[in-house]
Amino acid sequence: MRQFAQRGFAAVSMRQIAAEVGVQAGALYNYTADKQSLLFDLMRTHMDQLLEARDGVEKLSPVKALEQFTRFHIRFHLERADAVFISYMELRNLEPENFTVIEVMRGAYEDQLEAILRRGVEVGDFNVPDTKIATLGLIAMLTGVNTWYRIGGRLSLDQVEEIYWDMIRKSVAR
Amino acid sequence: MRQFAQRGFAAVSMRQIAAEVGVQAGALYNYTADKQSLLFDLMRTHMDQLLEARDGVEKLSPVKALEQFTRFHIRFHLERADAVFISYMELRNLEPENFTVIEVMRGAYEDQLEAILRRGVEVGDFNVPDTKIATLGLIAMLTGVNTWYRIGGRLSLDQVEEIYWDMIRKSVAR
DNA sequence: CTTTGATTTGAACGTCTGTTCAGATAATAA
DNA sequence: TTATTATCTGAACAGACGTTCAAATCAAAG
Repeated sequence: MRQFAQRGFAAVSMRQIAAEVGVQAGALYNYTADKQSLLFDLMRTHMDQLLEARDGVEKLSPVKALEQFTRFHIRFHLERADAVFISYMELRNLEPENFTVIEVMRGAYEDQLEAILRRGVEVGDFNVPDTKIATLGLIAMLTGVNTWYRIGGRLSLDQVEEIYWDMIRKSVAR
Repeated sequence: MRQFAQRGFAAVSMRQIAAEVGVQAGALYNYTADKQSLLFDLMRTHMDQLLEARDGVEKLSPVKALEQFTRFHIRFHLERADAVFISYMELRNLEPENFTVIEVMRGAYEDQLEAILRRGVEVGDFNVPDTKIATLGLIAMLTGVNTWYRIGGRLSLDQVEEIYWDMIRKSVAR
């Protein structure tokens, strides 16, 4: 995972992966069918954890739910920087059927945010011209944190959450 | 450029590039020193065009300037989907000195948005807790359009601009 | 038509690629 | 201890990699 994240799926050889875990290349094939499965399993595990973490989330008011989603997304993704990076960057290296699986899972996650936005619009809490696009926009913004946030940097995780929640709350406001 | 965008720098061979332009691999070396320069030149050209396009942009009020930036960013990046994709995805395949060049140029572009936000805060038009992070957040959100927008899709470019401007305007509002 | 210079080919270079597999080694069970 | 199973090595496979370069081809100028 670390190698794929740092140098890219195509640029990392099975021999390099084997060396990193202290073994010869052939031994890897006791644990994975091929290199493609290695990538796919990494991604599917990541998406599984993402969806599982959102399972059974309490039903809150739209505003509270959006705040909860915002803080959750930032924390969850920052804690898994490598897996997140791979899951966004290496999609094109998935074989078609594997790609579809991941895409469906990602869609399920996005739908959770969109449901919040839609409910907020219905109730009159939010004013969003297009919930689908707002969803994609907000997720892109949130995931962007991964590209610049560094532990020990200028801002604490709490501060980052606060700043993003402020912007997001206003962006969907009436 | 198309090949790099679709399949990734590391996954595209010089022979494949040559085939796409109807020539043998050796002939490419009359036009590029090596594969790395090919990638770097693509990125630098893209960033050059980006900065050039922003050169001599009229000085507007913070709100108008932000609207102008929003619409510009969406249009400019959508028109160059391949170059944008490469410039974000293949940064790790740049040799260190080349990476630095691109990073500086990207920083210059981001500074333009941050200057608008800062001026808006000073004048009292905007309420932004942290202009640096707001800058990165907004750019991530805007560039995200590239991942889903398709010509002939549900929304016109004008509508997309409108939706994003609505969200961005509110996100920095007082 | 000949000369000059630019461009392209096609082969060659050493090295690396993912994957397989017989044989060696290690761990577990009887 | 021996038998059984799990794991690993190291070599081999056929092919692809980026890059170089002498020779062939092409285009323009005299």
